[in-house]
Amino acid sequence: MTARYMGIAEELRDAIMRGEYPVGAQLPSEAELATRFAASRGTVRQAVAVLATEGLVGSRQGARRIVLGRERSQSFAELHSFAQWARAMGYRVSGQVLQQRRRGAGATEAVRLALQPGEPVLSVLRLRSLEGEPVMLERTVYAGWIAPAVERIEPGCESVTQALYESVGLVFAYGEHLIDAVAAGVQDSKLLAVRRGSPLLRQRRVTTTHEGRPVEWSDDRYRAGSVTFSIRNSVDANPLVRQMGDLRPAP
Amino acid sequence: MTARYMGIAEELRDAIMRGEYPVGAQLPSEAELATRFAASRGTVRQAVAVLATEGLVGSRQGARRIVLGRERSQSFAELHSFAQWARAMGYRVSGQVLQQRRRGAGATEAVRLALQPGEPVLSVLRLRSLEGEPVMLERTVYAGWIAPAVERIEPGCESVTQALYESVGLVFAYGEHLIDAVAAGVQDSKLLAVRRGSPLLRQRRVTTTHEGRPVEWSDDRYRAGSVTFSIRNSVDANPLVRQMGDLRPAP
DNA sequence: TAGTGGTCTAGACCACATC
DNA sequence: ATGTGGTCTAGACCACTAC
Repeated sequence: MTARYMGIAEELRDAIMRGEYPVGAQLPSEAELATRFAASRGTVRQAVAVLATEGLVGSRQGARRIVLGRERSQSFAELHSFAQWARAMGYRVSGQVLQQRRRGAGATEAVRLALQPGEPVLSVLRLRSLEGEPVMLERTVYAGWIAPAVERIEPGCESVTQALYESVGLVFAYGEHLIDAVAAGVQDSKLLAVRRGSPLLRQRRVTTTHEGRPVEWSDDRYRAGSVTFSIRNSVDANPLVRQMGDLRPAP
Repeated sequence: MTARYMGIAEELRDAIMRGEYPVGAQLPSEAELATRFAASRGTVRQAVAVLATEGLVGSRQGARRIVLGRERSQSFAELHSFAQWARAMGYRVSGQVLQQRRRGAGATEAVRLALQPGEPVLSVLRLRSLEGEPVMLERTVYAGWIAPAVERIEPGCESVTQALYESVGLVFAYGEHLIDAVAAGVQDSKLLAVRRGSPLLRQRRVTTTHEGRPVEWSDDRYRAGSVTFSIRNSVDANPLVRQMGDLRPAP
C-alpha cells in the first residue's frame, strides 16, 4: 500500500509535467488541495514537501507555492548504480572487471569503511561503457564481509548493485559523494582512451547499509563531456557542499 | 522568534557534534525526545527531519534512528556565494572584475534567464582568489533588469551577493547547478595560472529569486584540487542527478 | 484585511524491526 | 509481544504576503 501523500504528490507532479502548472505559475492553496483530494492539510503539506525536495516547486510564507521546474530528480538507485542510471536514461550499458584481488585495508580505506587498518578488503577495477564506448573507470574497495558475494558475481555483470541485492539481499541505503576534477593518469588514459593529463570528472563515494554500515568506497572517473551532475537547491534545502580540496590523500 | 523544532534540531545536532551520539549510534526514540523537550511528537519529527536532510541521521520504519555523520551541510548562501562560503571556511578571499559589458542575450542565455533572444544582459568576468591565489574564474550573465545594480558594485568587491542584497534587497532563493570537468582554454589557463588543457572543475548555475525569476547564469571554473563538492543522499532523499553531457552547447 | 503558508498539538492506527 | 517510526486527522494560532 503506497501512502496517500505519495499519490497526491504524483498527481501534482504529473500536472506540472503536463504543463497544467507551467514554470513560474502558482499552485493551488493547501486548503484548496485538501478539499480537492479529500485529505487533511497535513497530508497535503507532506505531498508538496515531496515536490519541494525534488526541486519542482518552491514556497515562502504568506505566498502561494510556485513551480520552479519540470525535470524530476533521479532515484537514489539511479545515482548510486551506474547501470541503473544508464538504463533509466535509455542507454545500452556494459561493464568489465579488469582486476580483482583481496588485500589488507590501507589507512584511508580503513577510515572510510569503518575498519581497522589491515582488515581484509576486496579491491576491484571495472571499466564501464555506454553504447560500447568506455566512459568511466571505477576503482572500488569492498569491506571484507561482503567480499565473497562480490567475488561470486560474473566479471561482465552489468549491475553489481542489483546482483548483490538478488544474491544476498544487500540494500545500499545511504551515500556520501565527493566530486572534483583530476588529470588522467597513466592507467586512466589507457583504459578510457584519452590523452594523459586530460580532464576527468571524479566521483568518490562511500555507500552504507540501512544500519549505517559501510559497504564500499569507490573512486569513479568519467571522461570529460560524458556526464554532468545536476543539483537543485534553495535557501531552505541545501544538499550540496563545497569543500577545500586538500583534505584527504589520494587513494 | 525561531521555531521550536529548529531549537530541538540544534540541540540534537550539537549532541552529535560533541560525540554524545557517535557515528553508528542510535538516537533516542521520538516519544522519549518529545518528553525530554516537552514538545509534541510532530514537532520532534520536524526536528529530526532537519537532521535527516542534513545527512546527519538516517531512519527506517520500526527501528531507531541512527547517526550517519558529523559534518554539517553548508547553507544555501555559502553554496551560492563564493565569498560567503570562503569566509565561513575561514579563508581570506578576494575578487576582481576583469571585464564587464552590456550586450544582447544569445539563444542559450535567453533560455536560461527566461528572456527573449536579444534582450539586454550584462556580462561579467571575475577572478576569485583564496589567500591571494587565483582559484576560480567566473563568467556571469545577469538579466538586464538587475544590470544597473551590478554596475554600481565596485570592481574589487568581495561578495556580489551581499552587495546586491544591501543595495537593492535582492535575495537569491533557488539555484540549479550543473557540475562537470573541462579542459582549461586559453583565457582560463592564463588567468588561473595553469597549463592549457589541464583539468578544471566547472559549475554552471542559474539562480532565481523567491518568485522564480532568473537573475544570473554563470559558468564558474575551479583549478583542479582547489575545491570539492560533497553530497549526502539516501534512498529517501536524493538531490543529486547525473546527466549525459551532450545536452547543451558551450556558452 | 483577507488569504496563505509555517508551526504546533493530541490523538489515532498501521507497518515494520526486534527480541 | 512490544516498541518504533510512518501516516493521517482536526483543529489552533501566528507570521507573512498581497491587495
